[in-house]
Amino acid sequence: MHSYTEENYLKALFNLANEKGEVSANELSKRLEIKMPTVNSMMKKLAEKKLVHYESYKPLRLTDKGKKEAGLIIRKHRLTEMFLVQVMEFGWEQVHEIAEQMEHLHAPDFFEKMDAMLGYPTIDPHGSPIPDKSGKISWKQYDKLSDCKAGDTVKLSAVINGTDDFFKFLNSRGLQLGVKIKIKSIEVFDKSMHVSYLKKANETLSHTVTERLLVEME
Amino acid sequence: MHSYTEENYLKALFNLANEKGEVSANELSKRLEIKMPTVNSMMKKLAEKKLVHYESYKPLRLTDKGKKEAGLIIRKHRLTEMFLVQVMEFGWEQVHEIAEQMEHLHAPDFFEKMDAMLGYPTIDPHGSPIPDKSGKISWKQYDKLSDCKAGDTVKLSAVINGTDDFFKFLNSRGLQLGVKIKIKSIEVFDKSMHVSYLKKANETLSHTVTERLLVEME
DNA sequence: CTAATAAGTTAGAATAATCTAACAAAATAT
DNA sequence: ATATTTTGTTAGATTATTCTAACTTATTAG
Repeated sequence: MHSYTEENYLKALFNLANEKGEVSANELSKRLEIKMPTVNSMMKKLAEKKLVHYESYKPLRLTDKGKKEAGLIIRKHRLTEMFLVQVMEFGWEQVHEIAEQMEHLHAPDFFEKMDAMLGYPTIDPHGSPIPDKSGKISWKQYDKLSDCKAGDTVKLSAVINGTDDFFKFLNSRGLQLGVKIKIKSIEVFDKSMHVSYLKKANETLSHTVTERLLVEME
Repeated sequence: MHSYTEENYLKALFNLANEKGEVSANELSKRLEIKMPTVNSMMKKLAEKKLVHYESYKPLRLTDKGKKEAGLIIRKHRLTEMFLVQVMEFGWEQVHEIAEQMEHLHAPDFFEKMDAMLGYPTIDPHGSPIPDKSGKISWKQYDKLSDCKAGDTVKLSAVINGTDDFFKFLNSRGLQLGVKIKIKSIEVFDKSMHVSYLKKANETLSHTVTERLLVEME
């Protein structure tokens, strides 16, 4: 297995690559707050382990193996955050620090149990995807419906915090994945939305609902 | 703060001291599966930090500071075990490995939340006391079930000598912490007990079992 | 297109935690 | 009470992760 330290390099590489495409040693150094020569030698070490493609003076890239390992760490991080918020009732602002440590636990049963307790979520409440058990991630860009504006037409693509009650509510309104929703207007005082979809010309969705619906812009 | 490694030495010292009084470097070395010279230099280091009293060729002793630090680590370990069993529904035999890692997390809020969710327990699923927030242990006095008499109603509070097999046995009989047990009668010749608990009206527990179950009188 | 700046590399040292080999002290066994 | 065994210590090496200083390559700004 990989050390705590190596795991942090992998995760940082993965995140930087998703934020900006190519990753330079300098960016990685700044992100980790570790000096360049240290980063440099760690890159050579990770290249030995076939986790990183390393060539002098070229940008850094994770190998497929490296991406998988990083994905699995991020999976543990995001499952932990979900668990802390939904099961232990922490606030979202409190969970990052704890997850930052728990992502390094080697405890498959523990994370599987979390996953089950959470109903096998695929995105976290910020809309970030949770990598699957093979470390793969779907990097679709979702917006919360609540962040859209009047006039937008969007496709319902995912649901945050899918409790049974919430799914029953969605079913009763005919809101299924893939439904096209047109935003007619938004109330200022409570942010509720007047929308149309399918054969319904004018339905009202509260902010509580719209911020749990993830959509893709048309 | 202390390193993961230092914490493991403190914990081992604490546990050995509670098992056998004085602790020799040799015992510590065997317990941790770390060679003597390594243990020796770590003891000097911990002595520098005022966590251990170290004198050449004398037994090892934790300082009060060392006892407190060790107690807090063990607190985290036992709260974690409790949480895994009661909230996440793990079996008693599954939780040690996970707790072994989680005891090193630096996350006060996390453990306080656990503590609250568990109702501030003072004893863990293996029957060991949970140190309080200052690292101190209160040695509450439990009775062995085998020392109770017919007619008593008691609450199962802890388990002595909890091997995997024993936990499996208890699980299979539905004997979990907190269960109320009524003693219907006791066989004279082999001291086995006829008891009722939950929906079971007449179960028989051998003396081998009853002397490992710690209970509180109602 | 050079000169200056930024980024990347190499070399060498420091710290933490581990080891083996060799030696010293304490405990034990005859 | 002395020889043997066990336990404890010292010395020196090894690996992982980090650093600073010095040097090289690449990029950018006149």
